[in-house]
Amino acid sequence: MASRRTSPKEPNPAGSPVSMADLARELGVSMTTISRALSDHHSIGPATKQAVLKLAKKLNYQPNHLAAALRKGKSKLLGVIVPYIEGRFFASVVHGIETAASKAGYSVIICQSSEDVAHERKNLETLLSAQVAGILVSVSRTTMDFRHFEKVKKHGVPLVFFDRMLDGDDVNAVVLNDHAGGYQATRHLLEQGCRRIAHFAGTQHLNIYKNRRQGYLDALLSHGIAPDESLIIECDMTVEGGQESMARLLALPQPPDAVFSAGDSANLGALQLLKSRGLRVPQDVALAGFSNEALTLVAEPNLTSVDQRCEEMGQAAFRLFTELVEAEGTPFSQRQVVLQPQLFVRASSLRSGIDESPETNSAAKKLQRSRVHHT
Amino acid sequence: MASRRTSPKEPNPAGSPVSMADLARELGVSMTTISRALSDHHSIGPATKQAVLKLAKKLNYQPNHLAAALRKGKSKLLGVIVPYIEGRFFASVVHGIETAASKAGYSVIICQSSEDVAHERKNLETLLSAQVAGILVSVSRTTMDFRHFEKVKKHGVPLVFFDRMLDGDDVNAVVLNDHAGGYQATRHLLEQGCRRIAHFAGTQHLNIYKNRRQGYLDALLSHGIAPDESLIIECDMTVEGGQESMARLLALPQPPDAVFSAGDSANLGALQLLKSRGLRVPQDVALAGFSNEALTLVAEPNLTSVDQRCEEMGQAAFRLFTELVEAEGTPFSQRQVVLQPQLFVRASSLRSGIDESPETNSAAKKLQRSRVHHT
DNA sequence: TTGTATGCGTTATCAG
DNA sequence: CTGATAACGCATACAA
Repeated sequence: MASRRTSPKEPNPAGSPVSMADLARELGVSMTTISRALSDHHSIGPATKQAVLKLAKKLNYQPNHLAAALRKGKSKLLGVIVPYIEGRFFASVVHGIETAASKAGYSVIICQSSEDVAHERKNLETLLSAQVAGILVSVSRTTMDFRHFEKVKKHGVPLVFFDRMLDGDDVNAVVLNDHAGGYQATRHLLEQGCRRIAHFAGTQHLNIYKNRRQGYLDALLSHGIAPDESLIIECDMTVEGGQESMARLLALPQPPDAVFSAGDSANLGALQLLKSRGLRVPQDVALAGFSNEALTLVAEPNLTSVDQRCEEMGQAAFRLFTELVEAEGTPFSQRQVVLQPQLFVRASSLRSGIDESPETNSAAKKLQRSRVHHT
Repeated sequence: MASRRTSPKEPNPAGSPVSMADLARELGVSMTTISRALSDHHSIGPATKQAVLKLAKKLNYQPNHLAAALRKGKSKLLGVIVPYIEGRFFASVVHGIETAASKAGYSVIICQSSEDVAHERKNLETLLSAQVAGILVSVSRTTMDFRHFEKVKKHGVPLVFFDRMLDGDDVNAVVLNDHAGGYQATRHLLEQGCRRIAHFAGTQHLNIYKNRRQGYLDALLSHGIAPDESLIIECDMTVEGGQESMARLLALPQPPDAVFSAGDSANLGALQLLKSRGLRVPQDVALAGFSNEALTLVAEPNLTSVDQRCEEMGQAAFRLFTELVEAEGTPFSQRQVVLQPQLFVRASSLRSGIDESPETNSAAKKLQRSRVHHT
C-alpha cells in the first residue's frame, strides 16, 4: 500500500513552496479564512485562527511578499542610493536607515551610484521596477540636475534626499547644518587665538561644501576678520590633496596659523606634511576638520572635527519617508529636516587647556568606544 | 464634447502605473506581443518591436519586477546578511557583492543581524518572504548552530557563507585562509628576529579567530619555538582591549618582544600603551595585526597587517551564488572558495630596512590611495 | 509572426 | 463569522 502523499507526517520533502491554498486544503477551510487568520483580521474565530497558525508553523509556511505587494500595489521594500557604501559616513547612515526600516517591517535595497549620474539613473529605474515603497538618495558627485528624479515623483513614489542634494526647494530632504558646522569650527579656532585661518574647500556645486565654506566665511566676518582668498584652497579631500594644499599654504608669504578643512582625510594629509616640515600642531598651525572620521582618534595629536550625526541622519531620513507615506494624497508640501552638527574639540586645535570642557571629552571617549568594529 | 481619455497626447497625469495591458490596448495588439517585444523574444516582427519600444518609452512604461518574479517563481533579488554594516571589512565586502550583483541584474537587500542570532533568524524569514534568489551571509558572533539555516535549504534557496561560518562541511562558503594569514604574520615577526611573540586572540568559536591562532602556533612550531600559553590572551579586539592586554603582557616576568594581534584595533591599543610606557615600536616590541584597516596607515609608526581581500571576497561570494544557480537541480556538492591573504609589512614590525621589498611598499601606497572616501 | 487563455500567491469585494 | 471569486501585472503553453 502506497503511503499517502497528504500524510501530516511528511513535513515537506524538497523545495517547498507552501502556499495559503495548501493550508486551506489541509484544514478544509477557504483561503479567505487562512488569509484573515494570518493577518489577524478582526472577524475571525479564535479557534480557527489558532488552528491555522499552528498548521502554518508545522508546514513552515512562508508568506510571499511579492504576491502581497502585487495585489496591494505597495511593497515593503525601501530603495537607498548612495555614491558608495564604504567609508564611515554612508555606511553609518545606511546603518541608521536599515535599523529604523527593519523595525518598521521594511527591507532595504541598497544601490551604489559610484559617483556616476548614469549609474544613478539606472539605479532609479531598478528601484522603480522593484516597486519600492520609497526612495532615499544622496546624489552622486557628478549629478548636476534633477531631471531623472522627476520620473520618481511621476510614479508617486516618496522621495527623500539626505546629506547631498542640489539646490531646488521642492524636494524633501534631511541635511546637516553644514553652515553651522563650518561656523563652529572656525569660531573655535578664532577663540584659540588663530587669526590667519585657511580653508580646504570641496567642490562648490555640492550643497555640503558650499555651506561649510560659507560658515567659515561668516565666522571670520562676524569676528571682524576679512577673508583672504589666497587662504582658500579647493582640494579633492584626499590625504594627498591635503598634503599638497598644505604645502601650497606654507609657501605663502604669510602662512596661516590654522586650517579648517571640509574633510578629515585632507586634514590628516596636512598634519603629516606639517610634521615632516618640523612644524608643531597646534602650536604653529592648529587643525580642525569635518566628518569626525575614525582617523581623528588615531592621528597624533588627535584631530578636532565636526561630527555629522550619521546615524541620526539615517533615522531621520526614514522617519521623513514614513511621514510622506502617511501624508499620501495630500497636496505636496516640502519637508526639510536639518540636523545640528557637533564639534569635537581635540588636541590638534587646543592651544591652551582652558577650553577643554569635560563634556566634550567624555563625549569623545564614548564615541571612540562605540565606533569600534572588527571582523 | 469630452476629451478622450485615451488620447495619445496625455502622457500620464498623476501616479501612473502603465502596464503591458495599457501598451497593448494603445497599439491594438495583444499583451503577448508586448511581452515578447519587451523581452526581445526571437519570434517578433522588427517593425512591431520598434513600435512597442517607442510607445513604452513615450508612456515611460516601467516593468513590474514583482509580477514577473511571481510568475516565474524566481526574483532578481539577492539577500545579504552581515553582523553590521559599519567598519571597513563588511562595508567593503558588501561593496564587492553589490557591484557584481548589479552588473548581473540583481538587486541587493541588505540586512544586519547586529551580532544577534534572533535577529539573524528574523532576517532569514524576511528574505525568504521576499522571494530572494539567494542568500549570502556572514554569521553573527552569537550564532552557535546552523539550525535556522536548514529552512533556507529546504526552500531550495542557494545559500553562501562568507568569512564567518561555523564548522560543518555541507555548506558553500568563501573564506579567507586565516591560517595562512596568521602564519605569514608570525613568520615575518620571527624573521625580524623576534623570539617571544605574543598573540591577541579572538573568540575561539568563530572559524576566523581559531584559524588565525592556529596559524600563529604552527609558525612558531615550524621554527622550533614552543608556544607559551601565557603569551596568548583572548581579547575582545577593541582598542581598550588591546591596551589592557598589552598591559598584562608587560607585567609578565618575561615580556614579549612582539605581538601578533587577530585584529588591528587591538593592536592600536597596544601601540598606545607601549608609547605611554616609553617603549619603542618596533625596537622594543614589534607589532603585526589583521584586517588592514585604514587606521594602520594613520598610526605612527604605520602598522603591519594582513589584508583580507574584502572586495574579492564579495565578488567571489556572488560568483559562487551564480554557480549554484546554474547548478540548480544537480545533486548538492559542497563548494568552498579560499582566498589568500596578503601581508602588508610596515614600520611597526620592521627592525631592519632589509626586508622592505619595493613591491610591498608600492602596493601599500596604492591601497592607501584607493581607500580614500569622503562625504 | 501573433493571439488566447491560464496561473503565480495574495488580498479585497462581495454574498451567505 | 466564513466562502466564492475577481484582480494585481506578467509570462508562457497552446492554438491560429
